[in-house]
Amino acid sequence: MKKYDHKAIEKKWQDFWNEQGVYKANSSSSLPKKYILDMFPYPSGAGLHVGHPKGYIATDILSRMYRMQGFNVLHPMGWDAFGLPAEQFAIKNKMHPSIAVDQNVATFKEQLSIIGLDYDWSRELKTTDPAYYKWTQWAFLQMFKKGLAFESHEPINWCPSCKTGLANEDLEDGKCERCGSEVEKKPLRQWVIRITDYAERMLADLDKLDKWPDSVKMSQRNWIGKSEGAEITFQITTNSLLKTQTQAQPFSKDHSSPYFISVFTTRPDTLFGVTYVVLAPESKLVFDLKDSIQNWDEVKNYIEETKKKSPLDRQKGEKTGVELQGVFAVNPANNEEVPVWIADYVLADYGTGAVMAVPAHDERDFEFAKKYNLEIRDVVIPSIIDHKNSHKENWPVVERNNIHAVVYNPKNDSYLTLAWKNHNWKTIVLGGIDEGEDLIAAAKREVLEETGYKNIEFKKYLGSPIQSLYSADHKQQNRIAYSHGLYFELINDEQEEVSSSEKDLFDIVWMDSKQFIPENITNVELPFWLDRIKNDKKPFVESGVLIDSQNFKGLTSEEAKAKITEFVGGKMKTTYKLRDWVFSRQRYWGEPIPLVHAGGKVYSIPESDLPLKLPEVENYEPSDSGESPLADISEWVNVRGYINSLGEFVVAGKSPNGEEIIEGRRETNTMPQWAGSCWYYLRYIDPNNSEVLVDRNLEQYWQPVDVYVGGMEHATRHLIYARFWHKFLFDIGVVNTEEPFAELHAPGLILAEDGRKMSKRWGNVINPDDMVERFGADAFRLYEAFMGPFDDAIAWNTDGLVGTRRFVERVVRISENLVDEEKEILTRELHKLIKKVTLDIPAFKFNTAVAAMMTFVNLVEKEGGMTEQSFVDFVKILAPFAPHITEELWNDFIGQQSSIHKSVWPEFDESKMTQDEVNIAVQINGKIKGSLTVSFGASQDDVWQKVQENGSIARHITGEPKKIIFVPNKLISIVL
RNA sequence: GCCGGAAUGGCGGAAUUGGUAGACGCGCACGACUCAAAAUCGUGUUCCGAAAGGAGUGGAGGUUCGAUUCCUCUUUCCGGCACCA
Repeated sequence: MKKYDHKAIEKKWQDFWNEQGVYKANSSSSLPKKYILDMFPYPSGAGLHVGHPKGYIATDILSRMYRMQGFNVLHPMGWDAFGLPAEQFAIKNKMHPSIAVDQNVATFKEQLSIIGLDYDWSRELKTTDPAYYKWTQWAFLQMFKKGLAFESHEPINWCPSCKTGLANEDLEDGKCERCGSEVEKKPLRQWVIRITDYAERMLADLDKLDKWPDSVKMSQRNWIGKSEGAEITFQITTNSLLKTQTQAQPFSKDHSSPYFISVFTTRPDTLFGVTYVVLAPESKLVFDLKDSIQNWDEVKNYIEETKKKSPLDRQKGEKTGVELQGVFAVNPANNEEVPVWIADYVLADYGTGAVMAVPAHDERDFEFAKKYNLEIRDVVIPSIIDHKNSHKENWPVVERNNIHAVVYNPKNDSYLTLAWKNHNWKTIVLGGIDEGEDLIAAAKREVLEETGYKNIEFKKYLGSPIQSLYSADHKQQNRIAYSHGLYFELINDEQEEVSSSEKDLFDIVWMDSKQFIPENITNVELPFWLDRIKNDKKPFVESGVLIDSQNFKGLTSEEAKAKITEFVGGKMKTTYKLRDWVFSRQRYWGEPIPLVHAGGKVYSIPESDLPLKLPEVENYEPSDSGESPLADISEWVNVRGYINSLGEFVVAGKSPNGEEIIEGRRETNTMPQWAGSCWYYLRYIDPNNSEVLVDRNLEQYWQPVDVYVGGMEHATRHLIYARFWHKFLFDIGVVNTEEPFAELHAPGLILAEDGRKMSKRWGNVINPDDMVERFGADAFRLYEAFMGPFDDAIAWNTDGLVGTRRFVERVVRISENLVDEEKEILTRELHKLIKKVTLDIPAFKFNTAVAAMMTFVNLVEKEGGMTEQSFVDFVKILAPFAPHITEELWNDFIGQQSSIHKSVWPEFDESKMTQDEVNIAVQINGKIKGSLTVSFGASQDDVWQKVQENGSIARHITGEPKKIIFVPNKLISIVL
């Protein structure tokens, strides 16, 4: 090869690959398959920046290696082209969105092709193609028929700028993810998919996805947000004593009046600590109770104010609320009447839209109770097992009520402790409570009896008691103690004589405050006392044991949950944060929803009428009315037809069997952008099938996707929707698999050279075309693979491309200086290299694979060149990374006729990796003092002999070794 | 606040059953080539020190003959979720 002219080489081979169809997947092959998939892009007008190809290059490398290893590889690409940006682009440039999409697709495709990616373009698809969205509509109809898609009028998130409703998943910090406007809640007729029916399966099946990153699985778990608890009903009493039944439901759901409140709680064990009940301000129950609410004006006012706030405002700032005066809820556990409030911290659309408030054991209730001076009642206390003095078998269990007196001497900053003589104990003053004695009296008495101090001043109670389980060795008892902490300060040193029996037991020690820490004190309660001396009361939100809960006293939280729920006639219930999928958008550029409204009912259109094509319109502008632009096209919207025997609305002028011809109106909402991407990976398998969504046998062969690569930003949305859609298709027998994507990788972001995100706004965007132009596609690809770990965010550095460009040139230089015989070390290193590259690629460790190849090339130059035979193997393993230059070397220089990318991947031979001599480290007292070259597999004695013979190392050895640690072929460590 | 992840030279990073920290690349310095520059090639490059030697993987402890790797505590940064009862 004369000169490395990357432009000529790249164009030549890209054309060759296209003509030869090198990358076409075979639909009828008996070979094992690999399905390698990129998340298909949204072809925006801006084109690609250098961050985008990172994932594409990774799948390209992977699929090229698998192809050479003899797999039938499917590596397709397509376009996710419905959605707002294309529509906005079209509005701005006064062109049809489909034309804008085609232009952008052409740009993207050109950008991808110059990088030399190995897509099978014969399977290219586009979500906006009617032949494609026919099947998106088809799947929706199946959901509709199964009752999974339903019409709703609930208020939803509405973006006033994009003028469309949004799903929960489309929000970012309560704002529209696309334009950043604050969303409003707006009641709107819409289509919703009952995705929550699949919540449990989507959650459970995450456990099977062992090749997904934990972070993505975590996000999904978080998003699904399963919580198990109980639904408990509180009867309402009012001053008019009207008592009947209903449930507090999210406000727009109809229910007949009066009057119960049903709450959802994960902590039924705290039921005895309920001091008030809170309804969401939207609760319809409030209006039902209007006549009983004495401060109705105030309440109504609050509800109005809340409505005006954006969802984001409601989250920010202090909690607010209003009491419904004259209305009470009856705690079913103890029949106590507690006040009822409405407050904006209670969400209408989660659980039952009402909560029982237990301020002692819930942060939010606590904050609210503090603000409005509501009662805080402790019913769960910490329970500690003293592991150093744990319960002994067969000893009797004795329950005790104790006081713990923490006595502080402010004069010398110390605490009063007892050092026990016959036990290894250091304790604070503690003891029992006598009949009729209050806690302070008991504590003062114990301090006096045990230490003689007469003048101590009570400062404060240290909160609720603490349960501890320990063994009292001196009494041979297992104790369950309830200890009440009290805090005192010493007024003066005046002391009484302590009785001799007490004196024999312990010494009195004033312990410096720095020493007064849990490690030095036997009482396991001490961390709590110290915390409560210093800090204000906080809610105890963990599990513990129950107090002040009638018969349930002493049970653990876990035991009490089911028992209390049962006792009050509640039922255990599971709730999810995941909401049903708001599936309609009030915009033009989306898949039409293939339904017809007629006579107050909704009908599917026949499947044979699919695709229902998007009509041409004059104006794509959205309206404020919550109607899509489609509503204005009366010739499309208004239809006449009849209901066939399947209950479908057939658009027709006459009916075949005398069915009545009726007027209908098409659904004018369109589907969200996410619809088309829910199943595109199935269509690549069988892209031109007009009979079914995907041929079942082909699906069986190709599914699941073996490796799926795409951005973390889709961790919850796309990957939730697609998993749901796939499971639905499984349920109706379209696919054989329950999960679509076996392995998932998310490329780390490539930041701009200034460390910020690449953005037009910052003017720091780097274009891949320029890089390919300057350095060549191969150097560009190598750099993206080499720059760092695949998942990490890394700043771009154009200078770095110089390194990979030099590397490619060195490879060319080596090809010009092949030798007849190479040094043994090169053969050995080549086999190690083949092994490393073969293992690194599927592990997505492209950076270390490239580094190893660079190291090898350095070595070849140093060792005077390699043989043609070795060079061929080297070029093959480089081929997935640098497909153009390797093809050139393979064909022009080596003289092959076919593509290197169809050649056979080299095998590595372990037996060729063995070496005669190894370098082993010598440590003396744990410090490296030098290294020795010894024969491979040398024994400890041999090595020790050599160490002693080596002057510069031996001089560190003074005296006889106590111990020698020997790791064969690695190191010898001498301990003196 | 909760849940994840990370922290190593001037920079990106490498190092897995705990065994010679800094591979590879960038940058930098010096040298070769050149009238000169660029490009290219070669040599060197963790820090302190002339050297011997010593220190060193965010910080503090611990386990070990030996710790970037394991344990405890802690700081900072990034990501996700966030009034979800």
